[in-house]
Amino acid sequence: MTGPAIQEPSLDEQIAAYQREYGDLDPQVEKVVSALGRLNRRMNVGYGRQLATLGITNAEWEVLKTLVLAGAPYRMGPGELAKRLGLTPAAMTHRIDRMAGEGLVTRDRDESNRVRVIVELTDEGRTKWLEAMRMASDFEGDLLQDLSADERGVLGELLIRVLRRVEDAQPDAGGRLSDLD
Amino acid sequence: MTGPAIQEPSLDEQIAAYQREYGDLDPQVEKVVSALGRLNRRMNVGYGRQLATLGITNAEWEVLKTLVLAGAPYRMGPGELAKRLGLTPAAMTHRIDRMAGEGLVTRDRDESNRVRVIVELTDEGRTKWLEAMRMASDFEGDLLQDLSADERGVLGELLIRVLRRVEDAQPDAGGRLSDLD
DNA sequence: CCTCAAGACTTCAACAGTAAAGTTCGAGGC
DNA sequence: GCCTCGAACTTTACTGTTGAAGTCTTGAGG
Repeated sequence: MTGPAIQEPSLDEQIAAYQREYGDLDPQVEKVVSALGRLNRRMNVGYGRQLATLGITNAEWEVLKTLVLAGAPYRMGPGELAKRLGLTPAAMTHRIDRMAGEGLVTRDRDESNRVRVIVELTDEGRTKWLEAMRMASDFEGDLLQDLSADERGVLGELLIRVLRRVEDAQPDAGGRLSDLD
Repeated sequence: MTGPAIQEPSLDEQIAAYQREYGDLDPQVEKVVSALGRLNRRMNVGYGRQLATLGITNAEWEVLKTLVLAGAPYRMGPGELAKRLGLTPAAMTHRIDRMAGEGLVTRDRDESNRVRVIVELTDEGRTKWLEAMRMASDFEGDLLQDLSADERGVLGELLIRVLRRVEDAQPDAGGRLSDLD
């Protein structure tokens, strides 16, 4: 699970190199974009490590989160889950297989409409979610430790403004997670 | 390449749902973290779409960028490339196979030390990189359109401060990209 | 009823990635 | 000068995902 170290130049070196190779670059924009990318990567590494101590993967956590967000009784069809996570239904089938095998969810046909399937969080799944949530909160709080409350607020607002712009341009967010690496 | 639409609740709805299910949540922290995650996802979707018009994938673009950043004559061994991209050498072998087949890079044994392999950007590869770079710059500039120069600066600085904190905690960034979805 | 189109998964084949074993070459001991 | 060790890939087996084809159920017409 844990892998080889990633070695990359410092952010400043990287931006300097881009300017050397591509004169038109706006360093201010590049700074924001590169920092965003790296930060996200590091965060995901952090989540992955913590989740591993609970014996679950990032992928499984995504499913747990989605089911919990739906609210009690924490049920959803595979198709709906796939849409929210940006996966194909085929991938969802396999992921649910695994998670059902691990006891995190159950998978049953809907008796009132036997075409549908209902995935439901088990107590164990909910417990895992809660443990993961606590870890994630601690990690996230720690992440923003160096920022004052005001700065956190500003950061959040700026990010949301940028986010709104992309979401308007990409109303559907077509494409899957795998396009994202 | 383009896939199913991703459907997720609005950020505010999502945060409200988390607070309902997990009382201890700090909404300010969650706002920053969720916005970061979503923004990164949307950006990668955006890159993926633009790159697709050039006939290259996000994965291939990463390799092109890394070779260009190395500077002329744009050469690097597969092992070094793997380290910078956070992939296993095995994955790099395969990726280079494809890219060599498409004419984006060449792969040759180093005649002075025949254990080593040299991957070198072709002219076509460099051209693709340049085209991709132009598209990326446009996209990134557009992304930050709604922010003033001052705001962009603030955003960059705040992100870098957070990034520094994670990088100190994770000096090596152990783990690979695939932990990241 | 009967059929049959549409919807909701599931199955299948191919592909990209990881981990671990295998290969090849270069450098030191003896 | 051989032998072994280590470094740098490559190969192999397996996992997870995609896209396309297949299965099963429901519901609307005839």
